[in-house]
Amino acid sequence: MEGYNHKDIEQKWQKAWDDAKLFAVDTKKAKNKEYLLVEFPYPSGDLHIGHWFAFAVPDIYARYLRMKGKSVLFPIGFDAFGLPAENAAIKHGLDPKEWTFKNIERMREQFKLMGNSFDWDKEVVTADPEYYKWTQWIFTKLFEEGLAYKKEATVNWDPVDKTVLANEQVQSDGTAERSGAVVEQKLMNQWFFKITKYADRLIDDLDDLDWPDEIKDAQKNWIGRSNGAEIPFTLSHGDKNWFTHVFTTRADTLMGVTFITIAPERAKDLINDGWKLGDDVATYAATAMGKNAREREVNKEKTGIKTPLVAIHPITKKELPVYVADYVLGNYGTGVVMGVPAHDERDHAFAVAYDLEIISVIDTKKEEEVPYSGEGALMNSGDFNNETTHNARESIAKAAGGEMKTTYRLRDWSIGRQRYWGCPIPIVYDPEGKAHKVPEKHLPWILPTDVDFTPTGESPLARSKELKERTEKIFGEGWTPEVETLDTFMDSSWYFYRYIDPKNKKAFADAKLLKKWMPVNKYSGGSEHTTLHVLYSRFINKALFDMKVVPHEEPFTIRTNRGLILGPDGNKMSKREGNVINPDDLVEKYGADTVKCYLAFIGPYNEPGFYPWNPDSITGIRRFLDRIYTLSKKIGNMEDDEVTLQLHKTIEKVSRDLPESKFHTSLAALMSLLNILEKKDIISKDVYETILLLLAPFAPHITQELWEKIGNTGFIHTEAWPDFDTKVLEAATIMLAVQINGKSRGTIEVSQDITEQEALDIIKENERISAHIGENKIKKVIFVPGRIINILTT
RNA sequence: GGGGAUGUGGCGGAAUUGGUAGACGCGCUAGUCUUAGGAACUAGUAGAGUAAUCUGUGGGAGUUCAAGUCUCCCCAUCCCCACCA
Repeated sequence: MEGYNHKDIEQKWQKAWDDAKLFAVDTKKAKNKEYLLVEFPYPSGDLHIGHWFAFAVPDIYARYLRMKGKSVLFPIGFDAFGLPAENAAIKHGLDPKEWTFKNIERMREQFKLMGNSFDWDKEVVTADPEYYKWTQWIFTKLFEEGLAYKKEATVNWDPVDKTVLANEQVQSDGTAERSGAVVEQKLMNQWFFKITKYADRLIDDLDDLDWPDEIKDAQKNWIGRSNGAEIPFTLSHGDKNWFTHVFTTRADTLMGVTFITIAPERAKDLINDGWKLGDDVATYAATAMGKNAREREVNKEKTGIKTPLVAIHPITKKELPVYVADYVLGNYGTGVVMGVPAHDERDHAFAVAYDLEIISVIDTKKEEEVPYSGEGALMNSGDFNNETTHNARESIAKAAGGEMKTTYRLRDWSIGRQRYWGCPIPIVYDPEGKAHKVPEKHLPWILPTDVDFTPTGESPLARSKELKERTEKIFGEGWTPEVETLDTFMDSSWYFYRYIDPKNKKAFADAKLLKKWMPVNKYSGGSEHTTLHVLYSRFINKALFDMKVVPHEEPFTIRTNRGLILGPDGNKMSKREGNVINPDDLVEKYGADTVKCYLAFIGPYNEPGFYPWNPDSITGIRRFLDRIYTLSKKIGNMEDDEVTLQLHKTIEKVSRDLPESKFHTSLAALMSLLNILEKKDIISKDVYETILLLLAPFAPHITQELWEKIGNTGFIHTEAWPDFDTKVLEAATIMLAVQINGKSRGTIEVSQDITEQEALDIIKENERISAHIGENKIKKVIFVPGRIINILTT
């Protein structure tokens, strides 16, 4: 069979669509809005197959919605600040700006070869001063609200990239998500966003969102809400007393407390306050605090050291020993933990290691393994004996003078970075060192260029003479600029607003347009951003909502995570492994339509999964498009009831599956239809046009070409999506499945409204099926109209 | 340890949501055409059996006229979190 020349066709129509501005949407006038969003790419250099999977496949839905009469905003932009640019610049002696914008230029060209229906007029680039002006503006709003603040804190330090990282950017093995370096802990004065203030709403508002449960659960677990009690304990040494609390979810086991452990950070605080805890304790605390996550691995033997402190039990008033131990975290709860070795695994391990008393306070009625952390009736608990653990939780906490309290795993978002290629934090310090925002009229607060950005651990902006002079000139002598840049996740946590109104000079987006276009209808992205970008965006959105800057409380109506394309060997694609599939080669060989359809055909798009690249399968898709092309030769005058029925079934199927992102079954339905049409000698032009319309979102170039070839003018992509005729579908006969005693014994072709008796009569006539009934009597018949008839015999 | 998901032919995956399991594509087998084909087309393709038929959705129970789908218990794989008190 002859194929078609994809190169000529694709070039021709990409230009024609571009010239006609076919996909530009007038956000002000548009009605029937639909906002489709895909996480914008980092301008790393070349488009890879993952970009194709991310952008080419959702384009199917965008084109479909347009044919359904929607005004579709389907934008593209670049998340252009960040370390790769800076590192590449250092390596090659370039300017990160140059490197970045050259890459953007290259990726734009490659995106155009994709033939996507992007509205390029809406493009945003986060490194553009016209964009980051508003990143800074949003920062100042949060600063005014007290949601951006600076504090001395232990932070994650990446010794390779020489910068601070957010908790979300550190992996569970203690290495940095980006550089792979083992992250260190460092005490620094740092900027934070108070995302913890929104912890409850970030969890509770998930209930109203139509998101996949696995995404909601991941966010809930990340925030990690935990209900418990804070119970007062007094820790004393000599004439000094420290009135503190422990956080526990099991206040009911309070009478089983035999020791107290405090975090190394708390020990250090006490020493700093002049407590004499001894050199051993000081040394232990200092060592423990320098350890990173990998060194403090789970299930390792518990370590700690006894302090001269004494704690007083709030109920029994008994004296308890106090230990410093690195299994107690300084930044969760109060950093002080009550040790209940009989009913907590960690406390038990610690008690065994240091030979501490173990008192059981839950009567489990049978020999249970110690420690027992389940529920039961209390014992050895004085007045509370025989109460259930569950009921006693609050009463014991109250009796001890404590109160119920909720804590979270989520920490405030550390946002300062000691690197160059980022959005400058728009803060200046007066001569007393007090922070002030840079007023709006001085925004954008431009990133200086007179900077040597070789990382030293000190922010490169500190070396900018221009920034220093600019600050003094505007604010006065003795004023100094903030020299850190913002985490790039801040740049990307609001870009979806800017797409709506990217050229607005007066606001980050016009309020009316925000009201009209937000929230995003469908947001597709990678699962790695569930607890990063998506969570941050929800936080920023809620903060702005509270300030009445944005009109909706949630930014994304639907969020889906897509899968990942792996190399042919089943491993993640990487240059090092040599298993990278280059989309340019595929487009050259098979054409953009084929690559797009193949990626759509690979599996359900709205579910995350792993797809090893199969180099053979793509030929099946190319064959399919070639066959569609060849089919045009069969156009003639022909009425065919079978074809009409199959056509309407296909319209119905594709119209149902496509909006659910089931692109693979939509294509399968079109292939089935083609299989039927190919068996015919002649097919009508109507039928052929309809199949082109149905295929247009999937294979935009070839359908457009064929649309013209068979005598139509204009763009197929502005035609209306075909409707199916329910009358045709209802009039069709069906194959009714027949079961005898629950076993399938064949089918009978009948009309859809057949009655049970009519069906039985036909079955009696059918020797092959009725043979299974034989001489037996019919005891019962289950008849499900249109589906099945099941005959039960004696 | 906690949370989430997944398990269907040689492979990617379908299954009207409880109603003929394996649609569609790849691969494979045979054939046609061809000097040749790793091109194209035709037919076949879950397993066993010449066949009627039987067996089959990770394993085991259960509910039901009917279970890939619902319930319970296991097993395996993957992802996220993890000394969070």
